[in-house]
Amino acid sequence: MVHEKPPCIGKNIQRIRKQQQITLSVLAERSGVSKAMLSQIEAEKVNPTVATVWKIARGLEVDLDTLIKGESEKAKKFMVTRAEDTTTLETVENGPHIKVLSPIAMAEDLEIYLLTFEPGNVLESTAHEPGTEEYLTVFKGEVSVKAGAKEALLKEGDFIIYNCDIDHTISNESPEKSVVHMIVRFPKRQWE
Amino acid sequence: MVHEKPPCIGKNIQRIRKQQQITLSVLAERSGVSKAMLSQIEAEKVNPTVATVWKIARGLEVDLDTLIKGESEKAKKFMVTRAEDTTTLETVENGPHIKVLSPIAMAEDLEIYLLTFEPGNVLESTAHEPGTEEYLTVFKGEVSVKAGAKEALLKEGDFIIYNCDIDHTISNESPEKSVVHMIVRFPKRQWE
DNA sequence: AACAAATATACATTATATTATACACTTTTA
DNA sequence: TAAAAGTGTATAATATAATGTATATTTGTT
Repeated sequence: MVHEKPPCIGKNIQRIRKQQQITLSVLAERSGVSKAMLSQIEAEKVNPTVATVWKIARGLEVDLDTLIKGESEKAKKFMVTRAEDTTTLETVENGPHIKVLSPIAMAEDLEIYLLTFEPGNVLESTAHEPGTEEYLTVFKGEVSVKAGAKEALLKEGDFIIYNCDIDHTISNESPEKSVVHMIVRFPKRQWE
Repeated sequence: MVHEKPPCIGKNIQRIRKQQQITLSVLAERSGVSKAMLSQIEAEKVNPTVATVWKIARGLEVDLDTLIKGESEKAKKFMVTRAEDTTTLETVENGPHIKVLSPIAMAEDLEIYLLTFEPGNVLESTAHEPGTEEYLTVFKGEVSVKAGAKEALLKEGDFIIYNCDIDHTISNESPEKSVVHMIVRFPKRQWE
């Protein structure tokens, strides 16, 4: 998401520094950034370079994007999606029955599905963008999972994580129906 | 995670700009940062301020931390956790049977569980840190979910999202066993 | 209340980011 | 082939970041 305003780094730094109960002098020593500069930054009087902010993040022992992004005040969520309201995806012939559990607005980097494979059903997927992962839970039956050159047979209660930025396939080669919970985790959006 | 080196913003900017097939002049126009500056940044010859990088992120229509963090070269994951190897958590008396599906190393902000509630079982939780969310899929039976003042009865196939940085409870008030898939999503780690 | 210590901010100076312009190189057009 | 256009880089001038030091403010001690 492209923000309308530059990040309030100074405020974020000050909040975290106070939470950690350290002074400007201590942070200056830990970070290698002068006390005067830290004061100016916290007061939003200067626009620091990225390297300077990186040094401060190191001194505070937080990730750089923690300083860049502040706490966002969000309304508490409580959203139910009823079974009969979930979106069903039609896949190719001989594909599984797919229900989309996660609403679009849930999280931009997570999608959650419920897949029902009749015997012989196959779900073939091409490579997604680099860094994408899938997490599968087998609720019922068994499925075979292939990603790249690797393959595994999963039974009820098994769990798997794999990168799906390579071609990958899920199939039910057993004589019984199988039900799989699938989470697709994308890396943060990089460009349109 | 605290990095050992400052981020290679210039390289990230250049990669994304080339992926979008735009020139330095075009990016200069879109971002409000001079063409010469962009050239120096991409060549890692200068250390830009955060505001300048923010302008470039806007011009590229990407999130700021996309520029700050590059693509991480990771080995492809393919990790199976067998049903019999999943960790079982003992909860309080009359609590559900909890299996931890996600290995610790999976993702620092996601935990995945399989919960089995016998009739009458209750899982009470206190508030987690701000921004934490839970996503539940009811695989079998039905459960009642309460978060703060809100409550819902979920049946098989239903899905729910809620903030769990408030007290919340999941209970099986039906005469049948119920099975729930639960994902806990934490906000990014901010400090120790 | 007075003083000392700790902490934060102000300011002059130095270092470097940022821009406008010129130049170099590559690609396209006539 | 030569010229024009497009693209990226170099450079000097200007603006601002960053520091060392001094000063102001706040907190703690007597």
